[in-house]
Amino acid sequence: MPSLKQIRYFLTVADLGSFTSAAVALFVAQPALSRQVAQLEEELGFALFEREARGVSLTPAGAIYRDRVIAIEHLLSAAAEEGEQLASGEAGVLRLLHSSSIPASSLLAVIQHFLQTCPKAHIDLDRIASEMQVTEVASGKADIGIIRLPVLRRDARVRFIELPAERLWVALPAAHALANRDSLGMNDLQQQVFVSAVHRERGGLARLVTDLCLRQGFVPRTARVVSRKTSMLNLVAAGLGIAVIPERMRTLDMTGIAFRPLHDPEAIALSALVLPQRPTPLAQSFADLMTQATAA
Amino acid sequence: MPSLKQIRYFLTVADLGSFTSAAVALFVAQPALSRQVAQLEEELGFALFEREARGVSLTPAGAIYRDRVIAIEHLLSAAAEEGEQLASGEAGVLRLLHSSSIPASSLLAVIQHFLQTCPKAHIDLDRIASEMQVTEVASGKADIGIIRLPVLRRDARVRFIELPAERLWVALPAAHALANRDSLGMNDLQQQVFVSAVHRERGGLARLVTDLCLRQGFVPRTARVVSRKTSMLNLVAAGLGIAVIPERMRTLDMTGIAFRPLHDPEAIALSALVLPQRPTPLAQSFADLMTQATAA
DNA sequence: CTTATCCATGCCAAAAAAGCATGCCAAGTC
DNA sequence: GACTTGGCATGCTTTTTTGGCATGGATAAG
Repeated sequence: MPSLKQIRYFLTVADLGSFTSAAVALFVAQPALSRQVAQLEEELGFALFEREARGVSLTPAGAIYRDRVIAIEHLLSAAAEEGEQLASGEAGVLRLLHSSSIPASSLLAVIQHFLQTCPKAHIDLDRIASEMQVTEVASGKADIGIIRLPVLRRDARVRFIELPAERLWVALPAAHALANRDSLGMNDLQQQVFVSAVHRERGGLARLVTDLCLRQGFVPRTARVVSRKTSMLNLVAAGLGIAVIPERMRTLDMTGIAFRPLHDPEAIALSALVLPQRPTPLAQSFADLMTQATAA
Repeated sequence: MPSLKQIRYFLTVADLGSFTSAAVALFVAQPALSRQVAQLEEELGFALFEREARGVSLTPAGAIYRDRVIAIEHLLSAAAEEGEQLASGEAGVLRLLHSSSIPASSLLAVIQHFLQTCPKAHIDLDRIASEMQVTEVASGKADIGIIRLPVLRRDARVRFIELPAERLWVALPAAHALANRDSLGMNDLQQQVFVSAVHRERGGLARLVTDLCLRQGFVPRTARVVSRKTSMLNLVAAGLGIAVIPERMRTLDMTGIAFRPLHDPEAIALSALVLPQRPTPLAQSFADLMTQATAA
C-alpha cells in the first residue's frame, strides 16, 4: 500500500523532473527521495520514471498515475477543512426546537443574527411541546430547544439555561368589556373563558396559567384546547374567550385583539434553553446569542 | 499531514464502531490503533469520535470527514491499476506508422488481431515515409514503424526487425501488351513508363526499383511522382504507365489492372519494423504479433 | 580525456510505530 | 452499593521504518 508521503515525493519529482531539485524543494536528502520513489514503484509494480542522464521523465504509466493521484492531496485538505468547520461550529446544521408559546416570529431576530454570525450554518426549525423537546435534545435528535417553564419531564442528560422573564399579558377580543382597562389582574379573569393551548403533559405556559388561577382561588374555565397558539389568538379574535400570553407574543399584532398587561407580580413567564451536556459548537453559539439578545 | 494508514485505521474504527474490534480486523494491537487515531485527530485539530462506554461513535465532523476520505482508497487503487495496465501493455495508445508501400489495408488483419489481444488498447495509425518514421520512433513521438527497406537514414536509437521478404509484382493496365504474359522480368520493362511514388529522400521501394533498373542497365522513365500509392494504382489503371509493387499490394484488387510477378531473383521487397531501443509493452506486443503473422 | 551532473546503494543513526502490561472510566449485575 | 466487565488510554520497551552521509557508476558536456 503506497503512503501519502511517497505520493507527495513522487508528485514533486514529477513536477520538477529531477530527484535532486525535488529533494531541495522537500527539504530531504536526495537518497531518501530515491528510495521512497523506488519503493513506491516496487509496490505499484511498474516504473514511474525513466531515468535519464539529465534528470528523469515520467513513463506513460507514471503520467497517468500522476493524473489520477494529483487530486488526492487537495481532497484530503478539503476534507480536513470541512471537518474543522463542522467541529468549530463555523458550518453545519443546527436543529432548533421551540415550543408554541415562543413563536418563530419572536425568534426571527435571533435566528437572523445567528445565520449572519455563522454564514455557513443551516437551521432546521421545528415546533414541538416543551416536554418532547427535552427528550429530543437528551437523545441527541436535536441540538437545542427553547421551552416555556415549568417543564415536567426533566432529564439528567440536558441542562436548562433560564432566559429573562417576560410579563404575562391578556389577549382580549377588541370589543371585550375588560378592554377599556389599562391593565388587569388575574382576579379580574375569574369569570372569563380561557382559550389555551395545552398538550397531554400539561407543562409550560398552560400549566403556569392554571397555577396562577388556582392561586387566586378559582379553576379556569377552558373554552377550547388548541395546539397552535396562533390559531388560539384567532379564537380570541372571534370572541370565544380570552387568552393569557407571554409579552413577546404581542408582536403578532393581530387585528380585533386588544392586549393588556397582567399586573400580578407572579404573572411572569419563564423560558429556558434546553442544551445537551456537551452542546455542539453551533448550539453553543446559538445559546450565547440567545442569552445575550434576551439580556439586552 | 495525515497518512493513509491513519485514514485506513480511522475508517475501520468508524465502520465497526469500536477500537477493539477494529484492531482485530486490522491485525494490530488496540493501543496502536488508539494512538494512530488520536494522532490523526490531533493533526486535524478536531475530534473524530465520541468515546463512549460501549465503543465509540463518530462526531458530526468525523462523519463528514469519513464521507470525504472514504473514496481515497478506491481512488488510489484505481490509479495503480490504470498505471499497471499501461505499463503492462494491457491498455494505452500505440502510435503506429507505416509507409505508403505497406498500405493499411494489408495491415488490417494484424491490427485487428492486436486490438483483440489488447482489448483496452488504442491505435493511432499514420502513414509517413520510411525515413521520417525512423526519426519519429527515435525521438519517441511514435512507438513503432513499418517501413520498406532500404532505409537511408539509420539511427542508433532505433533497431530494425526485418520481416519476411515479398516478391515484387508489376501492376499493368488490363489492356497492356505485357498483360498476356504470366510473369515478367525487369528487362521486359525497359521501355515502360514507371509510375512511382517517391519522396525527397528516395529510400524504400522507389530506391529499390531504381536500383533494379540500373542493374539491368537502364534508367527508368518515371512518368509521375505521386505520394499516395493507392492513387498511383489509379494512374496505372488510367493507362499512364506500369508500377512495381510488393506482392501484398495485390490485395487492393483494383479493376482495370493486371498484376504479374517479377521473376528476377533480386526482385524482392524487404520490409522491417522500426522499434525504439526500449519499446513500450504495446509496441512489443504488436511487434510480436507482426513477426508471428508474417512468418506464418 | 576529463569533468560535472545526477541517480542509486551501503551503512549508520534517528524517529516512528507496534506490542505488552496496566490504569481508568462507565455501565451493567447481584 | 460494591463488584464485575467491557473498552479506551497511557507508560515503557522493542522492532521497523526512515533519513542522512559518503560513495559508486553512468552519461552528457567541455
